[in-house]
Amino acid sequence: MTAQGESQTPARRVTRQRVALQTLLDSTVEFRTAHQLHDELRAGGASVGLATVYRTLQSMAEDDELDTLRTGDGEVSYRACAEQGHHHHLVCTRCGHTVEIGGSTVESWTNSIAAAHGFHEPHHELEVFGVCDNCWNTSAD
Amino acid sequence: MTAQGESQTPARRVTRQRVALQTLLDSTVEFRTAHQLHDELRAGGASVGLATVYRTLQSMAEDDELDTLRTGDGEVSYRACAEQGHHHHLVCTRCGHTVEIGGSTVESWTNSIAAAHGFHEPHHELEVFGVCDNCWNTSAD
DNA sequence: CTATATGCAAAGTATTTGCAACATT
DNA sequence: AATGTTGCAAATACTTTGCATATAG
Repeated sequence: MTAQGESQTPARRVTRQRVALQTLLDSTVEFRTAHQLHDELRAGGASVGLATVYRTLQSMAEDDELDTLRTGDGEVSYRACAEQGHHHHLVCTRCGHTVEIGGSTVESWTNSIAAAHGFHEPHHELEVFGVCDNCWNTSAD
Repeated sequence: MTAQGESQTPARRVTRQRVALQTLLDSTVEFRTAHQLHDELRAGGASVGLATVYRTLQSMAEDDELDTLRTGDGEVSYRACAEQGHHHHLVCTRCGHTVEIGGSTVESWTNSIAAAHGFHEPHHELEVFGVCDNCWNTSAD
């Protein structure tokens, strides 16, 4: 066996499309849907099949290499993880600008709420939305 | 003009299907997807078109007569509102049992976080998941 | 060479919409 | 009678899957 240690991942072939997607994600700050990423890849010349984009994003997300976020429309958005561990997002509903936030406040609050109701293994999903200052000034409400 | 006051709602006809749906919702404690409700209506003899179920649920939700919740699968679930105002849910991932929770803690926390980052008109989505005590005891992890 | 990855198109879900028939008001 | 409502089917939108082909290892 190779000197790889305990990684049991069967195989992870470094294909052109995987590299292209990884590179794109690394250079992207905001969340992007599979479709958006697919379009951007195409625009960048490195066309990748839509199905491949979906499959790759999924596997990356499973390996915690990506953050996922479900939009209000029910679409899933992905972004390269910038922060380790559990955290949430503050998303601008106009431009999509995102700030990662992580607060022990909510963590402990949800944990105690769950405990108070006899719930075990609590976890939660939280996203905060709003209009960032820039967009706010651009077009006053 | 009628003596209706300021309600600008054009008209809200009391149809058989609306009543059926309302009744079903009133007697349902947990969240249900449009499909589930549609099936239950059919099972109960009061068949209602799926499109109508969707349309009616949507309008009820818009009028804050229903709570909505997006499942991990991207499906939308509805439930008759038991509590007024903004609140969240504690959902059992095994049986679906739900507890409504409302915490000023999170509200103020998200508001200050948003403000700290220059975000305006903040709002948020939060759901807490876990295994309720009953399910927990039924099949120890 | 062999197993995994890709691409395309077809299949699946969940939800919306067009439109003629219909029922509440 | 007039307008909101319903049902059905077709249309959308997002995502998944089957399968033959290409390719990393």
